[in-house]
Amino acid sequence: MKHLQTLLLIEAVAQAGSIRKAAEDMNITSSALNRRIQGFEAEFGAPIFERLPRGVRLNPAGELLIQHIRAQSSDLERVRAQVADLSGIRRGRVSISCSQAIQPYFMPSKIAEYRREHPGVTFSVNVRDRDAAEMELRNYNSDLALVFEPRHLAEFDVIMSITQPVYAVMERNHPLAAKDELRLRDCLAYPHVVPPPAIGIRYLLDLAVGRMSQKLAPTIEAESFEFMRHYVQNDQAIGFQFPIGLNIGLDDRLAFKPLSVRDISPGNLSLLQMKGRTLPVASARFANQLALALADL
Amino acid sequence: MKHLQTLLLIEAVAQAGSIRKAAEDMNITSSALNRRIQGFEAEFGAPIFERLPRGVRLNPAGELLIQHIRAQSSDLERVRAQVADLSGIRRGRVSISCSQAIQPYFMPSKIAEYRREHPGVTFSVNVRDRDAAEMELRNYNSDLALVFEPRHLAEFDVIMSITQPVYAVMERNHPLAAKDELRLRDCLAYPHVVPPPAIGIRYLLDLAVGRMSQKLAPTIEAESFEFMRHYVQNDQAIGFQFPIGLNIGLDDRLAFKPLSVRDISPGNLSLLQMKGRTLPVASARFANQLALALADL
DNA sequence: CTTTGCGCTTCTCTAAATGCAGCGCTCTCT
DNA sequence: AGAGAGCGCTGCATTTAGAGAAGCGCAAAG
Repeated sequence: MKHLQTLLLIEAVAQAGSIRKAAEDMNITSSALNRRIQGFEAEFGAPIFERLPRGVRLNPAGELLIQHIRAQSSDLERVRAQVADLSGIRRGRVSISCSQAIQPYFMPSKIAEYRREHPGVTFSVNVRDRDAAEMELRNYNSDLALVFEPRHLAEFDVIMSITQPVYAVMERNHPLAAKDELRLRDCLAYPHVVPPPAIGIRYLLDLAVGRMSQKLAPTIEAESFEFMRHYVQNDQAIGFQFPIGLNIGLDDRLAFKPLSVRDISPGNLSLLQMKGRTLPVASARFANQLALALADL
Repeated sequence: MKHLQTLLLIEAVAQAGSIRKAAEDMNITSSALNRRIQGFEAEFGAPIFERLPRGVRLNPAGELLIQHIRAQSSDLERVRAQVADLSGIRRGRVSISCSQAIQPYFMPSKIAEYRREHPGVTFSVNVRDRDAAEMELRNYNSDLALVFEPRHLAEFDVIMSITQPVYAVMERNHPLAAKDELRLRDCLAYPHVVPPPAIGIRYLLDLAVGRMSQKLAPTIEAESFEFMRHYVQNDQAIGFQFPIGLNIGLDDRLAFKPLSVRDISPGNLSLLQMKGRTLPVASARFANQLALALADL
């Protein structure tokens, strides 16, 4: 869109950290870009970049402005989607960031279900830890985020929120697999595989272990739940996961047992959007469907 | 702001109902304006105006767009105010629509109080009935609305809400002035002055009278509460007003007596803003102060 | 049946934005 | 210490996007 051109250039400069680099990215000369920025700052009434010897950086005013720019261009997208919607075409793109646990079973089935009704809608799914997911919302890179244990709830609107207990994952004939409910200390007696600290489930584990005035001594710290699933089949090890990330009852090689909520508090799974933002139709509808599905869990 | 030029022109056309008129308003030629609109429609991907023989009118897509334009330019204003704010200057303009009852005593004192701390902030106060006030919010013409009996609460964020009983207003030695609390039917036995149906207090009166399966037979229907105050001194007539619009205890010629809540439900006074909107700093602070003041009533 | 007011088009021109080359500066690396 | 690289910024020639003037066709109003 032509009228956003200058704003997009500003964003590109903020991104690139230098006018010349951004100019190259946007296929114009640095002098033209430079003067557009100066012109904008003049009519805006305040500089928005700090000039550094090696380039430029947004100053606080610029930070405020860039936020406006992102909100604004994403809102224009929303309007266009809505216009397309009222001319009968159901299309659009839903972008969502989610925790790793959501990815293998839950999200694919929900997306498939949605696309059965709205085949024109495309999706962009990113797996992010809770901090990164929130950053995506803030940047308007994602419309939605479905994450465990979000941090800065005040900055976002919570569309839906449920809790899920932590499950232990182990080989089917592991000694602990006989019990219905496990104690955390029993699990920790075996080698255990935990995700890095940025992940929600690790946060809960650290909290719980802290309360027991023990320390977590992870045999293996691994990002990938897929890795964990396979590893526990070898070493009599214990892994941890939320039930939404498990195909309970469908895996004949692994056993999934809930941990006692006395030991470890259940994880809070929240569907978030940027505070006060009006989502594009497609995203809003998908959020709605997700909220219903979560309520049924 | 240059980059909004086209958008503002579109708004002007929507306003004027014709390209030529709008062109005159904006001091350009109609041909230039015409081409800008066509250019915009082309890159937007859909027409936004219906072409009529006597001019143009927004189509549904245009309605959506104009909403975006208003939100967008008011948000840019907010950013600029915030930038000014962080360079230490407290300035800005607070625009508020309010019911008539708010205007004589409450609003002036609250504005004076606010301006004692922030002398750089200016105000724009419009008296509007509840429908018109809501329209002002929707158009982003007002940041805030303080009205009795708002209608479409779902479209707005309610910052604060209180109730106030309806008072009868009469001459000091009116027969009814002796009682502490009045019944509605007693008041209606005298000539009465009521505002037109668009006003909140009239709405409550109509409701109450409807429940009594009587009909309102207003001696005088008058917009102005000022007129009402003076009229009741002549004709042994009864007027109606909320206490926030009365200088109770300071008027030696009039008596103010509450109506029984059994007869007429108290008025709901709500401080509203457009849903999901981030207000400029000055307006947000003033809203905060108003909310506190309302809580103390 | 003329008149009026409208959106839209064509042509010409001007003012604003662009590209090019180069300046002065700071930091880095030899 | 000196050369070089990378940066923001500026003067000047050039391009281009946008503005104005005039006029066409059309439909409702008088």
